[in-house]
Amino acid sequence: MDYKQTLNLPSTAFPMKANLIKNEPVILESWDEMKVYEIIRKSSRGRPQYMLHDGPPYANGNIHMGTAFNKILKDIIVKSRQMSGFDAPYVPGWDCHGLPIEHKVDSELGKKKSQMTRVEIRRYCREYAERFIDIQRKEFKRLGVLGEWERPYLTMNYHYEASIVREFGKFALNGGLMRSKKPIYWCMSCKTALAEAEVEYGQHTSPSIYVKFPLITDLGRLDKNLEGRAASIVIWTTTPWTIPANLAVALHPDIEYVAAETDGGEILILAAPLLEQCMKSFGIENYRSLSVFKGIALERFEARHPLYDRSSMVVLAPYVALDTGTGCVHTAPGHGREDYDTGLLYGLDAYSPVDDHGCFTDEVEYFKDLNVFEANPVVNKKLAEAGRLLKEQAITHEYPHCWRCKKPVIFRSTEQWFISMESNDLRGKALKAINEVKWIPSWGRERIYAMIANRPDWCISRQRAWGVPITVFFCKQCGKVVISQEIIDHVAALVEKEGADVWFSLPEEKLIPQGTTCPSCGGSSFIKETDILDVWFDSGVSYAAVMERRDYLRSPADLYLEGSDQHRGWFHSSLLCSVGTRGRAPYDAVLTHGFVVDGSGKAMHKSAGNVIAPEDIIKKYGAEIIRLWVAAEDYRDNVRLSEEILQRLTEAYRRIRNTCRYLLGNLSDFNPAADSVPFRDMEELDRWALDRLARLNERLTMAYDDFEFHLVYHGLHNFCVLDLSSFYLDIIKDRLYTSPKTCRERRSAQTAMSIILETLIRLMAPILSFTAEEVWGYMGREGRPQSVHADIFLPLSPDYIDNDLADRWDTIIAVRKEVTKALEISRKEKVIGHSLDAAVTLGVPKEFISKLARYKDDLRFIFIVSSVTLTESEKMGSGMASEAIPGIKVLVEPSREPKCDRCWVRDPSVGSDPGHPTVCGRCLAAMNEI
RNA sequence: GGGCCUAUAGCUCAGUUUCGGUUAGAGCGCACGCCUGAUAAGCGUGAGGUCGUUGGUUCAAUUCCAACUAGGCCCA
Repeated sequence: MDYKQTLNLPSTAFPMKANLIKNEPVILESWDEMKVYEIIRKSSRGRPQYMLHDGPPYANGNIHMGTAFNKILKDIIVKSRQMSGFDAPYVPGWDCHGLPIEHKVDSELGKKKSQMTRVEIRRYCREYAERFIDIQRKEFKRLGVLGEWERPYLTMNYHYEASIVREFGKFALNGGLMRSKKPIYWCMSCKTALAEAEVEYGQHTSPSIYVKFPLITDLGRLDKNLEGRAASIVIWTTTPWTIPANLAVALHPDIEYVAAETDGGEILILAAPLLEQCMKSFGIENYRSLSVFKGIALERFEARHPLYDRSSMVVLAPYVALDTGTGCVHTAPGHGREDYDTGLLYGLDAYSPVDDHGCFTDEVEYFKDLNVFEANPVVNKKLAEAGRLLKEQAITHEYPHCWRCKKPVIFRSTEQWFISMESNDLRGKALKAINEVKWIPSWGRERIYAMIANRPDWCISRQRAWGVPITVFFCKQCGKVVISQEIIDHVAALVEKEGADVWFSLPEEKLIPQGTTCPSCGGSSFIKETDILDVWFDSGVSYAAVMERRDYLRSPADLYLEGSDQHRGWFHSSLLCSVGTRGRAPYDAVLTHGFVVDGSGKAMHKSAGNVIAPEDIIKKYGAEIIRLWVAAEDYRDNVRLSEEILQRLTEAYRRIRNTCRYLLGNLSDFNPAADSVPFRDMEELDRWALDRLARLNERLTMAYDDFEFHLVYHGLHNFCVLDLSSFYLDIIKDRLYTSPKTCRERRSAQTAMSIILETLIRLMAPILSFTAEEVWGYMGREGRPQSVHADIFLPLSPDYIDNDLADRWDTIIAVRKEVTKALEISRKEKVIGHSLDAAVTLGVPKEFISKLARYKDDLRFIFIVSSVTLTESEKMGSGMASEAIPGIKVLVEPSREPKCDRCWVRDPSVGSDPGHPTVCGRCLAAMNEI
């Protein structure tokens, strides 16, 4: 007889092979059909809210592993908070304005752009952004991220743009807004400002010069011997045309400078380490070093401008280096980025007497109307005439060029709008606000704190087309800035209706409320500002445009979550916007994650050829594996990604999946409502399983609370492998398969398995969202929400946790480990094959016996052997002495009993019924009950 | 060059952080074996670590301190 037919073997249609690549789209479709996000919203209405505010990715290009990681991390948080009992809406967003898009559109339009109006260009940019929002939305949804995808927030939405205008208006009206000069890249051929990204570096030949700046301040202050002596600081520059704008000479505070006397009695000052090579290059053979001093000693000394009757201040700057020049750096704050920064520190003007065409303005003596590059030789000639030129030498070096016309560009200051860090004490308030925020990990605080503490005023002006205009007017008559609440309200209302394009399409008289007059001169015609806002301002006010404006959201948010680069980016701009207008941070907590790097910890770069695209992983492994990866990695550090890591994760995934499948298979004939065994009537081993489960549940929900998802992953995996597969499930197989279907012992195991599956599936849902949903579909419909994601983590009875029971089983498990070791030795010696071939004699110390005696009859099941004889180890002659537990001895012998054909246990009762000569007594009884 | 951070087995992570203290843990992978009633599954045993390097503090450091190296982000 084939007794296999009489067993209760697992049975389920749930496939062992996930086939994620095919199945995920099916599940995604079902989510779309059932409108799962809406179900979740409805199911949690009225619960306490949890607000994760999405930082908007830039609507450009396809998503990469970094964006995927970020979005999945957010999704895990939203889903787990949701399942922890919160109402956690998720509104994804996109950052739509800005240079990168305009840049791409520029390339696509080519020459056409120059004949197009700003409004036309903006229309192209908008279409471009829309295109990529659609692409990215599909990609994000494919990852299993649930959210309000049909109504995301876009920084180019009209009402969002209107919010930007209003928030900008707050700064304009509260005194936070300032106008001052700052150097920018300028292409005089295209007559346009260029962003850093639009500048290409290439070779360029410049007439470099060494120039003397006579000191006004007496050197006697440093060295008595030099009192009354005439001396000059020697500078070196590759841009002679910036000499007219010179306001300072920068020295390094720690470098040693030397005052050297030449035969002519002239004293030259330059960096000591460069003295010899410089003198040689000047053709000065005889010189004497008179005095040496650190740069810091000369701070704020006055020198005379080499051409004009004005002074040039000696300043200190950390970037002064000794690789070229003299160690004394010509500083024109209007014509260089570093010069400007240094100028700010010393209160120097960003003097830049050069017009849009790159020609000197009228105020520049000797050179007015000259183009700056043409002016170079003229300046040099003039310097020579003035006796200030030490040497001239053409050099070829890297120089910035315009990406469009390829001509060399210049640095030139123009009037820009700034948000002041000092007025209204924005800096101080922001620093205070930082301390009110929880930074995860905690070092995030140091990082942003230092940045805010040291940053200059925020330049919010961009000379660009694709963005939100700086909605300020100038009086045509007196040139003063005109701005008021009425004007802001008026413009914001227009933008709300027609988009920010109105600023560019409508003339001033339509943009400004009728009857507006200039408060200074009473004039009534105005000119609009044409600069647009830095895009960081756009996304920086998202708390106002989104969280405050949608009635189901609120600000401040509970959490902002982005990569660690956003300390300088979105965390930063959001903080300044919110503190400047609300007096507090827009978030209660900020979580940052590291960057995706390759298997060896190196950054992913196209040029390095180590980039892995989400799409490729989805095609090869499925999005679920990406999700598992996101959970498994500790995001506080960089997150590594490699084929090996994906392989490992796939193995782990299979293990978890198969455990679910096995549980499902063994529950096929189990109806929890009708068949469950009351907890107190359950087998002790089953209660042990629930004890382990309850501890796991507690640990993992806590890990979710603390955003420690890698602990969830490891916890789940270890539970499936160790507690379930290799121990609990292995042991209860016998009971499940051979007992009568409905007997208490079997139902007891099924009760435990049912609770385990219900718990596991919820615990895994935020991470393994597809698989949890798939299993969910196999678990009977009644009393369940349509989707696992609309459910909550299973609260388990506190009764499940039983410390005494856990202790007892710790002992059993330790002993079992020794028994399996002994079994393995016997297997190696070919004494046994299957463990059921074995008859085990277990020797334990006398005091141990009492601990195990109550399990005497269970041990053979626990060890999965045919028989166990418990005795005192002192009485045993042979057997393996345990190393781990002193006093334990295990003797493995082949069982001499016949093997039951049904349960495979070797037992003396086999053959007691002539009708079933190959079956044991236990199985006979079971079969009779069926 | 500056700021912040990271560095435990081939891979992913525990632990040591508020007491520094005997042979540093887990899973995966690998090797070998068992099973064939979870079967493109399951079980067992085993081999893998100078806890990045070098100094210092200490009776004692993977754990505290410093420097260095490698890597990351942000600045310059």
